[in-house]
Amino acid sequence: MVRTASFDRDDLVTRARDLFWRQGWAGTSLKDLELTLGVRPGSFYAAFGSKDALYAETLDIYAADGAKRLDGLAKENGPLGTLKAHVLSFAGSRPFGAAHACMLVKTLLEVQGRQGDLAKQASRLLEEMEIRFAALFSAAQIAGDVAKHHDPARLARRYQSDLIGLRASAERPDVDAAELAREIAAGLDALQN
Amino acid sequence: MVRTASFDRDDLVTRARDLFWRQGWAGTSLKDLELTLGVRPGSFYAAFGSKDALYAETLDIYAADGAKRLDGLAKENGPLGTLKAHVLSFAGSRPFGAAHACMLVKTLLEVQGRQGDLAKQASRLLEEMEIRFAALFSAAQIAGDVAKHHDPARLARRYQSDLIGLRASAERPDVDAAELAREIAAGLDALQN
DNA sequence: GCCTTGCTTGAGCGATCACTCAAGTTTAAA
DNA sequence: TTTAAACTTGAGTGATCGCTCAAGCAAGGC
Repeated sequence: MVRTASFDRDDLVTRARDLFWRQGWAGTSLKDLELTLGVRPGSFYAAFGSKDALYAETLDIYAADGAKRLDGLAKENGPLGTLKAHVLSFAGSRPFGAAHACMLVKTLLEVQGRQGDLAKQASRLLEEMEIRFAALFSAAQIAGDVAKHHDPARLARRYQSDLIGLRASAERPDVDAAELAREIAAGLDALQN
Repeated sequence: MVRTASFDRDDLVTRARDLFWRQGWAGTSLKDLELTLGVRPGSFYAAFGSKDALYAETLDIYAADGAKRLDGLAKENGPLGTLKAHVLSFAGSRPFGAAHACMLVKTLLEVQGRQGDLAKQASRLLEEMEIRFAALFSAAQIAGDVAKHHDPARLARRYQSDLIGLRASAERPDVDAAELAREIAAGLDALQN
């Protein structure tokens, strides 16, 4: 190799993720990406292949970051505490100017029926996240924080649905997301009986 | 007037709503609208002004239809029964090939920050729907189905959030929306104490 | 120094975007 | 039957879409 790329590819993917997250698939043009990433068309296509391919990559790192965040919380909390902390983490102000709503959900809702592959990918990643939630609920049962008669998979599905509702609601200017998050977290405590 | 339009304007707006609902704002081109509505560009702009203006109209009729549906349920049910029936109505198969997810939410998530006016309109319409929910919760308190210590506005906000989560989840191919809807409806019964 | 390799550049591709408007057609009143 | 008002038509506007590629340039090996 005689010449290396002048940019940090991972950094570019992260910046692209934030742009896609905020503006959506169709709402983000190549011009937007070129300006945000500081890259000319030729380099863009050499590095990422296509807009679709880059979007798919950003979905993957988005989901991986989410999983990492959950793992981080799990180190400082018990299983139910992790789930509660995760909900409450969506109560504050939004970081990086990124959107509150889940990027996977935004993707799913936007591209359903048009970009089938992206929709399937988003569904799959949501499913994977739900499996992590189910594992935490299962661990919470063993720890005695959740009554045995509950089905962890069902709890995880409901929890995921609650998160989706919370995070979408947080995009509304007149909704107190923190209050909503506290209510959902309080609901988790009620699973003990 | 010497010549009347050859189409039923209301019918066109309804068809446009279903198209926008499914494909979103950016995902629906004027070509799509022309094909679906059977109208040439000239007539389109004479009748609706612009793509934005038509979208705004479809949001309004979407919200009005939702309110009408709720009123219909209220004629056959008590206040809490209406809220339960409303949740459960999103459990079945989707009509007209329309999307399960709420069009107001899809709009809000898609156009946040780009089409400020449409986002504000969607927020406002969601707020109006929430006020109707709050009125039903308030009536349910008077009827004795909901304990007095609950705040109807908070219940309505949570209910709205649950609905958003349910309807977005229903877009996922691997989610049993009916089960989720029954759980949410069951949660409403728990408000008696 | 030169050569080779490979990233960067940016003009420009055809297609599509939302939209316009002059010309043609239809209708009801006169 | 004529006339004028209103609707329909569709070619065409400039802008932007995602994307390509030939030419230019930078950096190790020799």
